[in-house]
Amino acid sequence: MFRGINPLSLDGKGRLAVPTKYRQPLLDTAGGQLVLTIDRDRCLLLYPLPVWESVERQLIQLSSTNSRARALKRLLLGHAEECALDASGRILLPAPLREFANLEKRVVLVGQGNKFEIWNEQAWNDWREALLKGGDDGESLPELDALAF
Amino acid sequence: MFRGINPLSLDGKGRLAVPTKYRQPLLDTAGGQLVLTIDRDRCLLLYPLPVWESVERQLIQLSSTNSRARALKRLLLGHAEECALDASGRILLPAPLREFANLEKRVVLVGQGNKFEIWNEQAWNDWREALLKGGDDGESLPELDALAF
DNA sequence: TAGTTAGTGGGGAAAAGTGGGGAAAAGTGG
DNA sequence: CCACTTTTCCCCACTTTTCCCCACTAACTA
Repeated sequence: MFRGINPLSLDGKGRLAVPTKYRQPLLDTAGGQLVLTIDRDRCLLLYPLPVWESVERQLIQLSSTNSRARALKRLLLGHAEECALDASGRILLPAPLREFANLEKRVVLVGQGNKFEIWNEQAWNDWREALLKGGDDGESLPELDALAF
Repeated sequence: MFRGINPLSLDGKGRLAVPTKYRQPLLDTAGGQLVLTIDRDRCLLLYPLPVWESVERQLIQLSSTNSRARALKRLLLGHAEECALDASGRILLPAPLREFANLEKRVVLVGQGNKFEIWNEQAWNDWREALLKGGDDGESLPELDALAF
């Protein structure tokens, strides 16, 4: 299960060095095969290939007449790129995806259970501050209000 | 069950020495494996690994399309770092988490039942004073009004 | 008062993150 | 189809962080 926040630098060639603690799990579960795609919040999502494949199956089954479903499919499926850990544990982020998420030098890799998110460091901090200041402003969700942790 | 308030110092490398009274319980229940994450009130939460894992299971099941649920997952899961008691009973607080909670030298470790909270000492005192002065200003909750203690 | 235990501080080896040279592969244009 | 440019990837070197270990001081106990 992937967790935690990792501040990292992209090198001049747009590569991201995956922190060592995640490498072995990624090799074990996916042979180092990964899939990158985009998220609505202008970050990238990084899945181990087998996990992505199950997400993909769900997406494909979504309605083709509902416009929100079509939009979601275009975003996720349409931007998905396969990539692999190289010999030194890095992945090359394709230029179009890098541009989409405004990734230049400082980025954060955020563990989210079965996947990672990759954010521009500044954008991540801004998002977090806005959330903490702004308080509750999303849709309601009953399970959320019942949560104790 | 963890209780009580413990004023402590971080050393120059950002390490926190867990008070001796908690060490054996932590070794017994979690093999010294702990998880640190952040809280909305700008403090850190420290869980024994097994306790955290049950929190995590709840989080993972939350919707990925609901924005409040995504936000909560990002905060809690996204900042969760596994760490272990070292040979001298200390844990290293990762720099990003230290920055988030403004932890430099003086901190307090507060027992909260199944977990701990770690506060900047000043922030803790201020928060408590503000609460005592300010009175009631949070959301309502039926169970709360029925509480006898 | 002496001995023991807890909290604090820091040196130094090992590991992880960062940066870039250069060969191989892929893409582009004539 | 070939030549040229760009991108990808392997490798090595440098810097920073992490972690193991030991030492010092303050407090409590006997």
